Amino acid sequence: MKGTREEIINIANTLIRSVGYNAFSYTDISKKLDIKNAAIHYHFPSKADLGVEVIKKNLDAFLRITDSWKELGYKQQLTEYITMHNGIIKKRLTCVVGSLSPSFDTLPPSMQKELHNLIETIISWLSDLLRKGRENGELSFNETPEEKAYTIHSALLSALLMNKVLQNNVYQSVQNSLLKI
Amino acid sequence: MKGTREEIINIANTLIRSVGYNAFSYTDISKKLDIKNAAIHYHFPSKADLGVEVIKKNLDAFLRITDSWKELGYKQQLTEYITMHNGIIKKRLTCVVGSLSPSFDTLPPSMQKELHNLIETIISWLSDLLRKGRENGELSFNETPEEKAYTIHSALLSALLMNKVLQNNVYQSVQNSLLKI
DNA sequence: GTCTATATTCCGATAGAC
DNA sequence: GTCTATCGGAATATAGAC
Repeated sequence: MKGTREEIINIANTLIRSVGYNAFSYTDISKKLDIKNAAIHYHFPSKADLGVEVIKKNLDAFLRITDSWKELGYKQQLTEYITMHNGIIKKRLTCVVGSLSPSFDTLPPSMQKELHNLIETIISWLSDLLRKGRENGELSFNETPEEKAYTIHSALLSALLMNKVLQNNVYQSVQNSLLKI
Repeated sequence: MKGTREEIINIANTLIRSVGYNAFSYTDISKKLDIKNAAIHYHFPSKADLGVEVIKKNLDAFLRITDSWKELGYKQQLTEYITMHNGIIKKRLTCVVGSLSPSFDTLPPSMQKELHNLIETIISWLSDLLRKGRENGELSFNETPEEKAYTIHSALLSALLMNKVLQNNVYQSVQNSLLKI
């Protein structure tokens, strides 16, 4: 079937962000596609290959969406970033960084490298945005741009994690707090 | 051997906070204690029983350490909270909340309940502290105490996660940012 | 309290037919 | 590109001896 490879990546993406890398199996995916686990191995010989593609997919999505914001003001871009995950709250998904980081030491080296790259890309983009926004007066904060970027990113990431457990207003609370910048 | 039960809990605590619940096995523990995996089952019939005890141990530790701060000023108590994990940075451990939350849906119900309880205890303590600190003028922030508690807790939690991956100054950066309150 | 031995289940992965 | 069949390994867990 055409597009099966993409479907596999999409399902793996959801599974990783729901239960983590160590807790899903090829059988979970093959059942959803009504094929056999051997068919998954044809597209992705090892689980590490699939894991790498899932991280790359998330990196591509981040680059694409931030690029689509580039005509907006800095403060508006920050707001877009802070609210970009609103659509997944009800599904109780986390971002891929939050789902993979706790078990980082159990990941194949190829995935570790790709995850590291994803995080640095996000922090780099956010730091630049904060620095430029403060320079032109749209944003105001006392820390260095990198410190502020780490803090905003961290708060959002684990608000998604807490939302999984508490299923209350934690994500909205953190968002309100961060938007006061 | 006397105290084996406690040793098992301590090793499991470190393992969960290093690689997560799904990625460690009874054999990992039994090897470190130079006993057989069946001996672990004598103390904890199922892995869920051990997992629950690990979470309870962390709750007890939280209650004990926050109680030891109760004579300090509110601002000082907040500083103690923000810096309480400094000792585990080099070990690249996370807190148990950060390690278990991403795979929450794969946890046994008994562990889910206990983790939920731990998080609510932390947020409740931190919210109370922030509210009282603002009332007596030691602390200053614009959000509600609960919103601020979620934000501080979230930022710290995932700074520990990012530290696992990046092994740079991310934890210190977030800490500096949070201490500006 | 710890052991040996084993039952059971599941997973990642491969070989080879179609 | 998907299938059947299977291997090898690991994990949770239990029974029963010491």
